[in-house]
Amino acid sequence: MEPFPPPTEEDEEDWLRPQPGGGAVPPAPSGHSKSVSARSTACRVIVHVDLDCFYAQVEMIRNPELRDKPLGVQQKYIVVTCNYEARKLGVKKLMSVKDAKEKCPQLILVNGEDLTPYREMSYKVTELLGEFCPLVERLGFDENFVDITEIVEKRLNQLQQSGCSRVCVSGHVYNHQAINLLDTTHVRLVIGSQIAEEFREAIYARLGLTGCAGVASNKLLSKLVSGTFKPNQQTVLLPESCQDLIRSLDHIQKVPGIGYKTTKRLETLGVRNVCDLQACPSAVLEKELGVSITQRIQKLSYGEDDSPVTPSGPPQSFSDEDSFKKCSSEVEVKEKIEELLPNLLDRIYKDGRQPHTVRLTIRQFSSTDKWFNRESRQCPIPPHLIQKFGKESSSVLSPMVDILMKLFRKMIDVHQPFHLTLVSVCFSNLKDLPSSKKGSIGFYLKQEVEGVSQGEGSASWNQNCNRTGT
DNA sequence: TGGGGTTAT
DNA sequence: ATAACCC
Repeated sequence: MEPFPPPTEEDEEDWLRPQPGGGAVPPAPSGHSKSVSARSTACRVIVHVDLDCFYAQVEMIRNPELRDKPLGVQQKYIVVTCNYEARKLGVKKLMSVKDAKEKCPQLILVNGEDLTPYREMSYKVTELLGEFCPLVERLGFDENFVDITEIVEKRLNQLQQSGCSRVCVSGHVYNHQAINLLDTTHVRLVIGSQIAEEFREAIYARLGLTGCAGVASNKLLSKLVSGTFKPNQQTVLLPESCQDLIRSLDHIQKVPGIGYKTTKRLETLGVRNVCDLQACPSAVLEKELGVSITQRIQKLSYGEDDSPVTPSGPPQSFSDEDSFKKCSSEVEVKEKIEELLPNLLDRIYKDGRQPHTVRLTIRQFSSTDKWFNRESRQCPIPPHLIQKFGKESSSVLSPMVDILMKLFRKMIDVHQPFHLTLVSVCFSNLKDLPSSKKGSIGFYLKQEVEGVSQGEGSASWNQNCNRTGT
């Protein structure tokens, strides 16, 4: 057996050969980080990391006694998620508490309406991934995409230089497809699987969380493949199995990016599964959905997705909401707002940025179509109030309640009867503190440590700059 | 169904 | 401001 693959037509497949110049270890090529763009055939390598039943895991860490018992996390009368002990006994995500208790009388429930512990742990995961690589995009609290193309290229170069001809896959290969080490795309994805394993090991070692990972050449496929082996496992997709994966989806709504509304409209056209969507003439789709959506979803139906992994950075908004059976007077609304605000103001204070917009959202009762009748009103926050966000005062509280009540009266005629089932407050349009007067002493200390190259708060959000304990 | 988030129009 | 999408 030859130690190195034979030459082939494509020079991309020469990667395993020793570099000209023999066994001496050459210095890293000066442009090594640019080698990706230099090679047109190099594929992106994307990892999708998906934590197992995230809220339940966080609760089990908070209270280890729950570890080996069936556990559900409850919000209002819904079990929003549960651990695998509970799943074995028939409990499903988003099951009503009533059904869950019927299925599983021993089920232990913890209230998960306050998302603070989950949010905190969620950002720890994103920050941990950010230590490996700057391109980390959050999706909800429990999923992250990481574009590891550059890391893969570096390791590929290292392998070339060491003359190593073998790489081993970590975890599953979708469809049990055979790996061809002469195919540089295969090799890149295999290296990606090793990095994904390192991600999961780090998340477990440092945070005690388990999860799945999917490795593929784009976000869509990495997400689809990450769910193929389910708790605490990982899977890599090789390009030849792409069609099998995407066609294994029985309904188009399983395609991320095709949601409820689009699915309904596609059903109108008789398009029910991925194959239908692939086969449907573009002109037919365009008439129903427009050209933009058509082009995007038809590419998705082939497993194509060129959307970049966009670093999420710090949150774009902070919101807090509460749902309830009934709220029908102005004073009740005010009470709800006063309940929501302190928590929100505290989160904003800890973030350190100042919001410039505030929004009030309500949901009015309606027996049919229970959850899409939300309305909102937003307005700029008056400059004198914005200033006060920088300091720890609660002097913002009552003026802010007044603003929110004005927004409320823009939506609801308080002289007519009304029936709300949800109130939500959202602060957005967050801006960094003006550089002229960045108050706290902690800020200056951190500035010195971070040096000059960080800019202001955009790249340094994950490096310790939250003012939790000043 | 909850209690969050994002981007596009 | 809403509508769509994601979890």
